[in-house]
Amino acid sequence: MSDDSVALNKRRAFILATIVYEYIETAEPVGSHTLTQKYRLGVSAATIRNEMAELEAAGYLVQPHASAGRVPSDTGYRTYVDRLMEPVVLAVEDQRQIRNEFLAASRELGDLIENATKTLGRLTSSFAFAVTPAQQTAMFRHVQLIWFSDRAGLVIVVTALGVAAQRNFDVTRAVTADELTGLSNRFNATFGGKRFSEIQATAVREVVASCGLADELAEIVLGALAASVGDERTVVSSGTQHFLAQPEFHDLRKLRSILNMVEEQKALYDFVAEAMNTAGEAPVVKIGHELGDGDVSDCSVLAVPYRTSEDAIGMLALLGPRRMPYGKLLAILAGTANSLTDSLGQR
Amino acid sequence: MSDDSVALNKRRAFILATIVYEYIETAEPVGSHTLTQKYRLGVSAATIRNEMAELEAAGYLVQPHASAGRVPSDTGYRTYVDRLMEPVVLAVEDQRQIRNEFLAASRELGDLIENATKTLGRLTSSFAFAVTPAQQTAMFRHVQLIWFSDRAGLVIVVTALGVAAQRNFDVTRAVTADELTGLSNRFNATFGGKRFSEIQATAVREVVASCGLADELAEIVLGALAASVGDERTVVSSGTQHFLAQPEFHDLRKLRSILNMVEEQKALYDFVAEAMNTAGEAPVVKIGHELGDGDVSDCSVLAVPYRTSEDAIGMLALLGPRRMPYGKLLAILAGTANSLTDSLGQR
DNA sequence: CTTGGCAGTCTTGCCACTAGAGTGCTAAGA
DNA sequence: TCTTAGCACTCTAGTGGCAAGACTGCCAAG
Repeated sequence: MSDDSVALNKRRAFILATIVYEYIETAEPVGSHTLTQKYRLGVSAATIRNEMAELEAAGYLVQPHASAGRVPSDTGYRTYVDRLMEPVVLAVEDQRQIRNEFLAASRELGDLIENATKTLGRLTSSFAFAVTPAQQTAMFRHVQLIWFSDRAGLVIVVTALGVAAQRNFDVTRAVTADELTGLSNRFNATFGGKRFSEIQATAVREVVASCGLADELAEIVLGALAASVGDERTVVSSGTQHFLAQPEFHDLRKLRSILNMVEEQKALYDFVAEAMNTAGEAPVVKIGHELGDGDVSDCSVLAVPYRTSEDAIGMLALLGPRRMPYGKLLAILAGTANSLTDSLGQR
Repeated sequence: MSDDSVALNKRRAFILATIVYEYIETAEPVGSHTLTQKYRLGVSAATIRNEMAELEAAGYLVQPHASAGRVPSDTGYRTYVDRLMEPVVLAVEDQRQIRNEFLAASRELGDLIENATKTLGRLTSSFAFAVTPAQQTAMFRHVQLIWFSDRAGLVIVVTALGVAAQRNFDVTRAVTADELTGLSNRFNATFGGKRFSEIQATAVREVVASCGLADELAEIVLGALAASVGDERTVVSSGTQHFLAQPEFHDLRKLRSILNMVEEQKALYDFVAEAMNTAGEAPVVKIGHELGDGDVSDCSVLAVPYRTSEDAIGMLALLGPRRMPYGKLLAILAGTANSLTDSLGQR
């Protein structure tokens, strides 16, 4: 760590990159001998050994046990991703294939996101997930109170993204269908096109009062509005079975812990939450312990943002073993997110 | 199979039941010796051996290999479930615990079903899933056309179960917000409270025409109505990680095939689809090869129907290893489905 | 019909052993 | 000063043999 930039001279960097590359391919610790055999390094195995010892001392590599080859550490992967890896450019053919996946699909937000997640999982043979965009920045479009009976109904709040909230309600004072329709129309005339943040609770109560209706209806509508802007992001995921193909998850205890995390969804959301708020267009890469301690530290997460036509931001992401083909996956991920953004923009 | 009822005399039935019971508990093939030691059978191990040989010949038991104990066959489990097992009655305490799970929850259909599935998964330590009720039998409640721009909008169809369909639309002839609102009101006045089957396409077109609007709007509404009654059942599931705890799924190939099936959802739906249509209140039990060939034949499915306030039927189900505690799981499953039906009725 | 005894079979765990992969160190050469 | 060949050493993974244990099936006696 001390003389970092000095320690990582050109040759060491190349050796490190080759080790990471080879380990990603084979999942086996990489030894000096195999390295000289499979790659043109121009030096002997003994030299590689010396360099490997240096790289290990500097924290880029670790040795699972004394007579084994080397494996990249978190730092090793991080250096590889940030500085050594050459970016993969998606072939035109692959690009087109991704776009085709979006053609036949429905135009609904939820369907598009689910479709993107499935496509991504399939193309990468990895576990893929998406965090849906928050409604916060969206424009209020429409509220509709629907009459079911004298004392019960349904309230729906719509944003440009679609139905943002629906909830059944009861009232203590009887209402008619016409009263609810009238109230809905008044709301929409008053608040249509405003941002949620611009809708005052007092204004909502006034509208209800001016229609001669009980205040409880105002509370119902306010509740539904609050639910719409509430952080109602959901997580969509696909491809759990891909974990099983990875040797690092053949340990059942680990696998269980990962599956549990995936099912809870909260952890997945947390991985990308920070990135979503500070997000530029840059992909997010979290490697090993950067995700937390415990069994997740064998994993990495790649994530890129996508945008709706109203600039609401969601994240499309991959979760896999730390030993993942970062370049290729980042390319496919970015390609899919672009196509998703395009599809969402065209709606 | 020939002298079935003769072959399964009282003692043999008891021995079979005990073997099934013991195997469900231990997951180890049951031998004559362990059987006499752990249970009061009143006869010696040698006698048990003779009876076991008969039971195997009659197809109730199988032997994994020559020097191993016996394991129940599909027929063995089937006989156990249908004729030998004593039904488990849920303790009042457990009943109350299940009910409590539903108290704090939201009253929305989707939330209730998801909550029931999670609760069921947790209580049984098994994989649980639910098939949502179809809208077909539901009453049409409301249709709303929402104006986004001159040429674009959103149409929403509502049934008593909530929002049944929403889709964005474009129109070639410009419309105003008022026109869409007016049309919505006309639709609701005309069709409100009818069943979907009673709504004629020609009537929809007439309403649109009588408002002086383009026929394309009629097609849009008809499309949304069709989507609402379409067999839009979905499958909600919970507890994938419980598979990993079962020794029968420690084989990764098998596990993968099961996880894959679970993610596809279609297979889960198929397991209970038939039962859903012919359904009485009776629980459905499918054992091993009754589910199909391949890796599912190591599994069993338990399913019971639940009902909404409008008598739409969904299924609540468990999928686990064939070696599952049928009595206990059936009791918890039935209890949860009852609570779910109650909660849905009270909405 | 039941039962104890016995021979036979198959699995499982253990141990020792070997082959192989890989390392670090040293000393010689460039 | 850097590189390299050689060597001794370490650790793992795989193999074969062996003994223990768990069952069964069969037989003959009760």
